[in-house]
Amino acid sequence: MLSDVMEDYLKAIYQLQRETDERIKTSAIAEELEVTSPTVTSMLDKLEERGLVDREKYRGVTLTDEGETVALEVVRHHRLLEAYLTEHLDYDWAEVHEEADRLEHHISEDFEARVADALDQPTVDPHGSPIPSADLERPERPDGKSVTEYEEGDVVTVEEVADRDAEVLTYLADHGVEPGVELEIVEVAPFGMITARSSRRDGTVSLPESIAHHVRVAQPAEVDG
Amino acid sequence: MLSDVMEDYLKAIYQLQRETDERIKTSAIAEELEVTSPTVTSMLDKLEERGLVDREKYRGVTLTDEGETVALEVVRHHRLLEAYLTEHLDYDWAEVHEEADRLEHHISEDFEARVADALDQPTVDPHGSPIPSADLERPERPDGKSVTEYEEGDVVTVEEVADRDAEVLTYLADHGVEPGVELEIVEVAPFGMITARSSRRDGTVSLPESIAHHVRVAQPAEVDG
DNA sequence: CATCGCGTTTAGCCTCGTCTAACCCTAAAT
DNA sequence: ATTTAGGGTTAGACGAGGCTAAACGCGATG
Repeated sequence: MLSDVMEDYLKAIYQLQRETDERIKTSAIAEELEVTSPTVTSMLDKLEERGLVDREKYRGVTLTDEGETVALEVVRHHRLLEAYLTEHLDYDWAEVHEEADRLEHHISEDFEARVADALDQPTVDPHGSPIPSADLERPERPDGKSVTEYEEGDVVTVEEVADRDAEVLTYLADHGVEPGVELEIVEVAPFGMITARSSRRDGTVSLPESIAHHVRVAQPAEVDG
Repeated sequence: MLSDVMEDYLKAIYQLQRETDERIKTSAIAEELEVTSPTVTSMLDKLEERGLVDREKYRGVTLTDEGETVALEVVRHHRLLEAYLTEHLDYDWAEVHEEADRLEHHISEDFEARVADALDQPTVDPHGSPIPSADLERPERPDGKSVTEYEEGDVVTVEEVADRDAEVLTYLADHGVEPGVELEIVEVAPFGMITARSSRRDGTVSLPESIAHHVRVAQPAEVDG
C-alpha cells in the first residue's frame, strides 16, 4: 500500500512538525530527506491524493490524522528498534539510528510486538525520545524545554538528547551528557554556547548552540524559589 | 551498489542451482520470484553486465564467483535472522521465513556480526539449513539425501526441512518431523508418498512426495549391513 | 503599489523494475 | 530433415521516485 519512501516523507513531516508547530515547507522536507524541492512537490501531490497530508499550494503541508498515524507507526518502529539494539544486541546509542532507519520499514506488526515484549513495553528510546504507544494515539508533547532556555546557575535533568549524528552522540556520552544525568549550567556564552558540569563526569562540557538545542531537560524539584 | 531486487535474483539462482546442478532457466527464476519471464530476461541482462552471472542466450545462467559471493551473503543474512528470531524473539520455525525475507536486505555487516555473536556463531538455521560462514567461502554440499531416496524399513535422521510454507512447517512439527528426529520409514506408496514413524510422536506421519522431497536425511550409524 | 528575490511548482527527462504482446530459438518428434 | 510446441527474448509501455531548467507566486521593499 504505502511505499518506504512515502513513509519516510510522512515521518519527516511529523518530526518537523514537532519542532515548529507551523505548516511544513517543501524546502524543509527536501533538506531533511536530502532530495530536491521538485521531488518533494511531486511526492506531496501523491500524499495529498491519498489523504495523508493537508496542503495549501505555496504554503506548506500538515499531516492529516491518517498521515499522522502512519508517521507514528514508523516512529514507533524506529524507536523500538533503537531500544532493542542497545538492550539486546550491545549497540551503542550512537550507532542505532542508522540501523533503525533502514529496518523500520521492513518489520512486521508481529515483530514490533515481540520486540516491545522483549523490552517490557518501553516508553522511551536510548536517546530519551518517547516511543509512541501501540495504539498510535497522538502522544502529548513531553514537558521540559531545550537546555538553551536555561541560565547560568540552573540545575537541570537531561530527558532527551535528540541528535542523530553518531560522532556528536559519542562525544556527549563521553562527556557525561545522557538522559538521566544532572547538569549544572556554569556559563551561557553570548553566541549561545552552553558550558555545564555533569553529575557523571569531572570537569565541564561545552555545547555549541546547535547541539544544545537538541538537549531537552527538565528542572528537578526546586531547592528554593 | 546492488539493489534488493538484484540480490533476490542472485539468491534465487543460487538456491535453484543447489537443487539441480544445471544451468538455471529463465522460467525457473520467474516462478521462484513470481515475476514474468521477460522481467527475468531483462534482469539477467543487467546481472550479466555486472559480471554476476554467466549467460548463454536461450540456455540459462549460472552464477559467477562474484555472484555466488553475493548470494551467500544474502543467504547468510536470511538464515542468521531465522535463527535469531527463533532463539531470541520466540518465533516459531514456521513464521521466520517471511520476516527474514524482508529483513535480509536491510541489515548491516555490523548487525550480522552481532546477531552471529548472540547466537554463538551458529552453523544451521531452525530448518537445519547450513548458514554460510562469515568468510563466504563456497560451503560444501551437505551430505545426506532426500528422504524420498530411502525405502521401507530404513531408519534415518532428519537433517533439514527445506520447506518455506508456514502451514506445511506447522504440520510437520506437529507430527514430529523436525531436524534431529529419527524417522522409520514404514511405507513408500507408488505415487511417492512416504509414511514414517517419528521418534518424537506416537503414530505415523505421511508426506506427499512434493513435501518429502524437501526433507533431507542421513542414515544413522548402521545397525547391520 | 510596482517590483524583485526567493522559494515553489511545472515541464520534461531519466533509471529501475515490472508488465503484455509479438517474435524467435531450441529441442523433441515424426 | 522438417515441423512444431514451448519457452526465451525483443519491443514497447507504465508507475515510482528521482533530477534539471524554466516558469510562477508570495511577501517584502522601495
